Amino acid sequence: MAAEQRAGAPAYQRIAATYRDQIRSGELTPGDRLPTEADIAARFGVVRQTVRNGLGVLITDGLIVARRPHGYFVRDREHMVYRPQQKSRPRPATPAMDRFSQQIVDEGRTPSQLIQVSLIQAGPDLAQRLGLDPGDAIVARRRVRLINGEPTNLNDSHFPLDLVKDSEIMSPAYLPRGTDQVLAELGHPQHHAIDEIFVRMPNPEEIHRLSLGPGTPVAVHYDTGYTADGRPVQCAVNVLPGDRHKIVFERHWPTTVTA
Amino acid sequence: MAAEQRAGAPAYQRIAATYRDQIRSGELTPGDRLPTEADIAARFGVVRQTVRNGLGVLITDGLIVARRPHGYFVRDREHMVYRPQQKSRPRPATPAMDRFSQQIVDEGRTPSQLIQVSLIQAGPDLAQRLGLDPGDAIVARRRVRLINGEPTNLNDSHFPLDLVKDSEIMSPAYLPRGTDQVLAELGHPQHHAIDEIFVRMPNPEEIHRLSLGPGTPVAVHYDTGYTADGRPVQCAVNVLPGDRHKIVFERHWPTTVTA
DNA sequence: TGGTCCAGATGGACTAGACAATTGAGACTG
DNA sequence: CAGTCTCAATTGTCTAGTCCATCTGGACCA
Repeated sequence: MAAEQRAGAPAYQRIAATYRDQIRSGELTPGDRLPTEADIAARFGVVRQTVRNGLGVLITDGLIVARRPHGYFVRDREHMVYRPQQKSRPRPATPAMDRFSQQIVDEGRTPSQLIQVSLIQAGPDLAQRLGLDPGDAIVARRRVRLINGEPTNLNDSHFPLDLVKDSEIMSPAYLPRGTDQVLAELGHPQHHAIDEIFVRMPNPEEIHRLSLGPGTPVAVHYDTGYTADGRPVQCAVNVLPGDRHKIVFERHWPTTVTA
Repeated sequence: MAAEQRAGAPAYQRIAATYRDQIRSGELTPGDRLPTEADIAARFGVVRQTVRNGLGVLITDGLIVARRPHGYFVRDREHMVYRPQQKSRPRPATPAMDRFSQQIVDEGRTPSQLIQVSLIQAGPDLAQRLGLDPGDAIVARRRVRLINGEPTNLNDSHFPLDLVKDSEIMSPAYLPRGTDQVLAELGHPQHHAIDEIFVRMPNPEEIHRLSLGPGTPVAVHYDTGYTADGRPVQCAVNVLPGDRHKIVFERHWPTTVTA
């Protein structure tokens, strides 16, 4: 790992490799502080700017964070489990909370959310998934979900306007039984869904809404729900910061595989 | 988007915001060239280094690439579809290719792969998933899959040594019927699997094996297969560059959701 | 014609140094 | 004792400039 970096590699890459190795070997563990820029500069015989370039690599790789004026620290990461499959499980008779909230409480943490409902024009991505034309009016129900007060993921649900007009989906209140259920009550029960997951760096809006630091990629999960006759009735866009989630699902073999 | 950046933001952020907006608005499209560093420096009244900081943001965000000595170019991205679910579908009677290869050919492209089999000691992540102790010997069957000669994803399958010793899994040859099938023939048919997907920045080894550029996050898909009695028999680690894949699966509601 | 070589354009790495911004800890004050 | 102020340490931003690495295209030559 460090070997390929040693020879004629630029100084900033050698610096990055040095501390990357220390982190991966466990010599530096999450929460540990790295030497100051000045110390590293002296140790490698370079100027501060070169050190900053090297540490910048580790920052964009998500391995460390800079906390002015305290120094650089090895980043910690704990993954909360995200289960796209469980969305479709029927819940107990009197659900007081949606699936997400229930899971958080089970883990002994405090969930909350900020909801904002607005009427927007569909962009190309949503229009295509909802079977509309770009520019058509849709209802966006945007949520930031927080755990212990910290933003954890985004869940923006989108509905064709004519399906949910004047329904409680358009109120920015928490719907304990979930929008799937409300949609079913409105006569649009969902029958199947297509999940698409993209991996990319977040855009500035996502960075802002989720308070993301540099070096944090996101998984973007498009969950498009269809009625039995194949009509799309909702498209949820979930944005999951990579440092806070792992996505889990299970598969069962349809028939026994025999030789 | 640009608004919040304008006022007192640092120059390098204003530069980044300027070209980010041009890309998102379609004013600059994939393949287009940005002005040279010197041009941008003159336009914003800053020195070249400040321009480099600004463009560096866009590079780590995966929006542009630098091609010396040609300039900066807006990055292109096309996603190939990755379907973790289809792995479990039984294939036609005489499969000449595995699922991955079949899909590529269907799309009119040329698949190939580099296979390397080795005996390694399980790290903590694999040991836990395979129900072994860290350091236990396992067989690693590492593949780099290429499309039209370009590395596209990594598929490293791992097996407990005692299960596959002396079997054809240990030969670094292409197994058209897939390792699942071979494992079944060895008396270990898989019954279900757990999929875990992590999102993070790649490490140097992954960057090297996949020829990744900066600003490309990866999805890491752990696919752990179990026999009917719940014993793990294989753990595959798939590394998918975010700029080349989208992950797709479908869900069906178990029962009709009624109000 | 066809190959070789070289100059110029452009990004990559680095030095040297200045000043600003942030924030915890410790000193101070009422 | 509780609140407030100040300061030092540290990272953040930017300037000004040097030299290097890489590739294209045109000039030149066999």
